[in-house]
Amino acid sequence: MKAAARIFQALADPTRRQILQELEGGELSAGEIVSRFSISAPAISRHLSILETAALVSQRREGNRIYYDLEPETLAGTLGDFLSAVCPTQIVQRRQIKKRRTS
Amino acid sequence: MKAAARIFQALADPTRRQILQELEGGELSAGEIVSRFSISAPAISRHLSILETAALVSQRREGNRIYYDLEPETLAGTLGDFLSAVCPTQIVQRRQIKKRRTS
DNA sequence: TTACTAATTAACTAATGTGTTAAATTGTGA
DNA sequence: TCACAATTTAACACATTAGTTAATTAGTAA
Repeated sequence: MKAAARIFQALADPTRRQILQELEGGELSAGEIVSRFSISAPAISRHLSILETAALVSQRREGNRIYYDLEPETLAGTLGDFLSAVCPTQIVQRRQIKKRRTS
Repeated sequence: MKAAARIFQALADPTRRQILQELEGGELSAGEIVSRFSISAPAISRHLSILETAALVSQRREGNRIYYDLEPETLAGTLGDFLSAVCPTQIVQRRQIKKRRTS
């Protein structure tokens, strides 16, 4: 499946869109994400797997926990490309922000 | 269902995304759209109905034909809002283009 | 009215998606 | 090793989706 197709399909589910919004504040473990929703851990796990396959989030294991982090460039890139293709008159301009130095 | 949910769900299907791209060049009748795909007219008709319910396209009847036109503001508005909510660091700026006078 | 064209709606099938509970995996620490 | 915690995978049920063909609606024109 094409990358854009995976991404749009991932964005079709409201729970997955909400997960992305929760991650806007920074990375969260799978369990922390589960605690913010009222569905089971396996259901969330599958949503996370779909988001990861679409490269909308990335995974990092730390001991027992698996932390998920947003990949904002995937989202902004795909939506921006689609907007450019479908409504080039409504120009979408993406401003790249300097990465904050970590540590 | 919420407007954004309808829109993201509409965008999940590759045929519907392609229809939006075909409409980028200007309005088309249902039949003209059908001729650009290899699926049946009823299938296209249903896709158009979903796009219209999501306000991504508008309908106009002219005699026998029904013409469909893109509603670019719905698309740009929804995707822009979502990007702002999920990756506010990647600022998305929408530049409104003056409408061309018709006739 | 009748015939014709454009398009939609109806009825159905096959595939996909999303949730559940139970079982398996992976890592930590006594 | 054993027990425990965090998470994923497996197996299943149910709802939704997207396609098909057949039937219906709506408009044009003889």
